[in-house]
Amino acid sequence: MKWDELEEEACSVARTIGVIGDRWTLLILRECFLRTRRFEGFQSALGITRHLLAERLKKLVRTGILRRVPYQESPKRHEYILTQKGLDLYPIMMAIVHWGDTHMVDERGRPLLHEHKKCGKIFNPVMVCSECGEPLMAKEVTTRPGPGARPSAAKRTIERNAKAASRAGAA
Amino acid sequence: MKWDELEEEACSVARTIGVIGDRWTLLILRECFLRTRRFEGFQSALGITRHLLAERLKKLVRTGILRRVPYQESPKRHEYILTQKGLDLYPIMMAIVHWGDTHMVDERGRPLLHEHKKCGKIFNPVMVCSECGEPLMAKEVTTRPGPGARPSAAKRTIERNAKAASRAGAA
DNA sequence: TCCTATAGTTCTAAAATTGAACTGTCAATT
DNA sequence: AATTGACAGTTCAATTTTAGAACTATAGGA
Repeated sequence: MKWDELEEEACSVARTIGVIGDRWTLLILRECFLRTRRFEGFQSALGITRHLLAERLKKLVRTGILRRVPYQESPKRHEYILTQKGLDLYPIMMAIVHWGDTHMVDERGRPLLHEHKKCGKIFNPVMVCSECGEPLMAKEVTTRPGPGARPSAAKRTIERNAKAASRAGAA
Repeated sequence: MKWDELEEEACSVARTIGVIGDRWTLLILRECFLRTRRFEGFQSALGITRHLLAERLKKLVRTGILRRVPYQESPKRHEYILTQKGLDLYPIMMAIVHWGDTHMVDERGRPLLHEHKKCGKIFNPVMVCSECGEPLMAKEVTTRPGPGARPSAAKRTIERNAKAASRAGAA
């Protein structure tokens, strides 16, 4: 599988990773959620090379995650703003933050706290089932092919593992 | 910022990305959640080079996300199983899947559906506030330094942006 | 004895990333 | 009028990573 093919895979993980699945892109997006909007801002916050930053920003604009908005004429300058599609990445960011808070903190504790304006409290993000509201656990979820399923890496995987399981069960 | 430094940043996003933030690692983890456990399974499902696969699996074991468990003697063979730390990545995976389902599907629809065993329904994952249970939106959250805060990329970012905002407000 | 399955390791070529310097526009300063 | 500084990039050589393919090793079975 090559990287250009990723976005065509019949797998939402693969497609998403094709767009945001590299380290600099994720860090750039972190900065976006921390309200950074300008080239120099990203560059100095991250220490990313200008070359790569320019490239990544272009890709994020091309994929509709950021919008390039002029903020002054002469010289023309632009800011990079999250679109709705970009804002929708928030749960991914928060899930990443929360895992880091849980498993990667040192003795000093978590570096950043999050306050929910609505309820005024410091919170953790919790992922729940849209239907019953219960917190989701990997073991309580099964997958099945959806309408867009077709022989893909993911589907082949499921079939192979099902087969292996039934062999193991029969033996 | 170099990659080895990422895990020392005072930012849970950076630390997490230091461990799981590359494309192959994320795809390997997808496979783990689809019940793949063996070297050949990962390799044939992903088309990753054996070289890189070996390296990534080693890193995932080293960071405590996978456990290398023997499943037969002579020749000694091992399976790679998610630890609890690894299972805790589930919300990240589901958030990624859900974003892909929302923004990257083609006309065929989503490739994979998820059923919650507890309630028996096909669901979407929703990220909510641990305190009030309301769905989280980026605009309804503010950040503040936690006990582990120190001058880091993320903190510098917040300060710089706050300053920029107050300048803009004053002008 | 040869073939297959499994889990890697080794090697070279190709691609991506780094680091540093350079370009261009305009405003403000000297 | 020339110089400096801020901003947003672009260019290029050197280094690092990744891809692709072949090779190693152990053991069971034909």
